[in-house]
Amino acid sequence: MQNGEIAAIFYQIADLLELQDVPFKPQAYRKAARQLESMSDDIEQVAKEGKLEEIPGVGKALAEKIQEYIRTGKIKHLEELKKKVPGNLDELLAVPGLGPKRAVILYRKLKVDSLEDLEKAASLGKIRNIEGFGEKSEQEILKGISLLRRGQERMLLGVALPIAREIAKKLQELDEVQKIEIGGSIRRRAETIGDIDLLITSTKPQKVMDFFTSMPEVERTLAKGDTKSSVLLGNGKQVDLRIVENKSFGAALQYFTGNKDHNVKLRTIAIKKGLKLSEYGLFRKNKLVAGKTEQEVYAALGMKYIEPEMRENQGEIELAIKGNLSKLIGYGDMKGDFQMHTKFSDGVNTIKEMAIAAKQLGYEYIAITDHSKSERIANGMDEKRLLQYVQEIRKAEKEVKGIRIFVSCEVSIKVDGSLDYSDDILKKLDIVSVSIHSGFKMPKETMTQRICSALQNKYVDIFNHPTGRYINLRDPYDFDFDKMVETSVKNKVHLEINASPERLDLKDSLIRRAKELGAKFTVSTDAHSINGLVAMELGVAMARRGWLEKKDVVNAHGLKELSKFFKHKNL
DNA sequence: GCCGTTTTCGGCCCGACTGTTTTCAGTCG
Repeated sequence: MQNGEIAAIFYQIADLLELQDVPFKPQAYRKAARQLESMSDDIEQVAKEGKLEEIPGVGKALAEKIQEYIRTGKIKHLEELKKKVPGNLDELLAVPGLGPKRAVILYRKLKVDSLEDLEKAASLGKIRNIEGFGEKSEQEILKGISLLRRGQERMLLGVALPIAREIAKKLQELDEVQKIEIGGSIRRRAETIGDIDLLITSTKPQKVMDFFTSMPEVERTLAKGDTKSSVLLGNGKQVDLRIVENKSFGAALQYFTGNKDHNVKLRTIAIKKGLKLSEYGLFRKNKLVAGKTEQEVYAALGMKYIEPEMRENQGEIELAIKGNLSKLIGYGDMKGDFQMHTKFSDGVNTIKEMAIAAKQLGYEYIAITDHSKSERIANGMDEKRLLQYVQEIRKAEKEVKGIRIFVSCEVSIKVDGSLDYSDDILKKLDIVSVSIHSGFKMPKETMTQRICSALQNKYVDIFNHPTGRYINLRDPYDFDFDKMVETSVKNKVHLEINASPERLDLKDSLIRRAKELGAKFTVSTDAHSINGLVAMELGVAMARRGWLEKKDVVNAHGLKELSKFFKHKNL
């Protein structure tokens, strides 16, 4: 998929245009870029079908540029813009607090055209004397640069969510705080999080702000007002706190949940109805029409309530207006977990310990999936140990009682597409799941064949972490996604949504794509200890972001219904 | 550069905070 590459170019074009003070075009480029990043279709495919201009935010000019990139691998317009803008001036826009206007002033006055130059100029005290700047802005620029270098990467959802909950809990304990909600991309359960947004109602905002800005984990206060404050934590991450009145809480929560494009569209719809939507409510003239709850706001705009995980302007608003939104799978719907490891390979707990922990979570069943023999580094099991493992699981099931424990295995797909165990071994397992663990850098064709040939083995039930990516660390291996999904549908192989925080694989857009192609899914934690089992929440979040319903997810079904999802099996 | 059941031209979401200012522009979300 070239979606991301083209989006990156559009973002850069937007920056370069902004530096030249071109109005409106930057927003247009950015809107298109965001759309490309989050859409589920392969841009090359969309282009082939001649449907580029159907993408919201893409018109004639951008469609041509996308075509140009697919054809030539570059966009001439970008090269031309680069010639007009000196050096790496666009780097400067990444410095918090420094925008296009002042970046250009710095270039004109000091010939600063890179991050390095900027840092030098600021530390030599050259910036404070320029009109429009002062000593304070010079310091802000220096801090901004070091911040940029330190914490540029977005946090994993699995990291941000507990931090946000911890801070929210502290604030909740204050007498002055009435309602509190976590907003922003965390509430939408995006896979990575830029900063943490909190929303509060309070009668004494100043006291709350005082507490907030002086919490021990706060390293620096960026802004402090009656309704809005921002702080930086020791890990370099920003937390924004907003305080509103009770009558505006729903409108504010809606607003601060986003995403941006979803909100812009809602506001446009409001305007067409003669209304005005802001974080303070939905207004007709100056009269508040709705605002206390989100439900009220969506209803007043003439649509069904939209779950936060869907708010990405990917067609959900249109569906909500027609009343055709699907009912998303719920966080409490999971009845079991199909992937976890024990001491038999690279896990830290025993089979029994995992089973007891899973039972406490209310599950009806789990599958133990220790590694197959080629995973030597993960203590993969040879055939002899595998037999011992089977017995051990059967024994644990009798001892723990009240939870079904399936004998399964995470079987590696070898480089030639064959599996790590023979069919004679595979047929002894209750459930067979397969994974790519090596040979990631194959050409697309070969990798596609390798995967598809494994999925055609008649004993295979689940394809684990199908793209192999690690968020921020490792890109997916290159393969034909649609072909893989088609093969898995044909062979009744389910696609795993791996819930471990650093994987979240499949990701949201691919889940949607796979669902369109008829796939069924499992959501599993890949836990390597009893603590890892709680990651299920993140997997369900991804399923919801992929618009899945309960019926799409195999392990949202009880033990009794399970057999119908598996081929030739009586579970 | 995009978009349209008020428009194919003339709009483009709305508001808070900060620093450098004597009333506001720039930046951010």
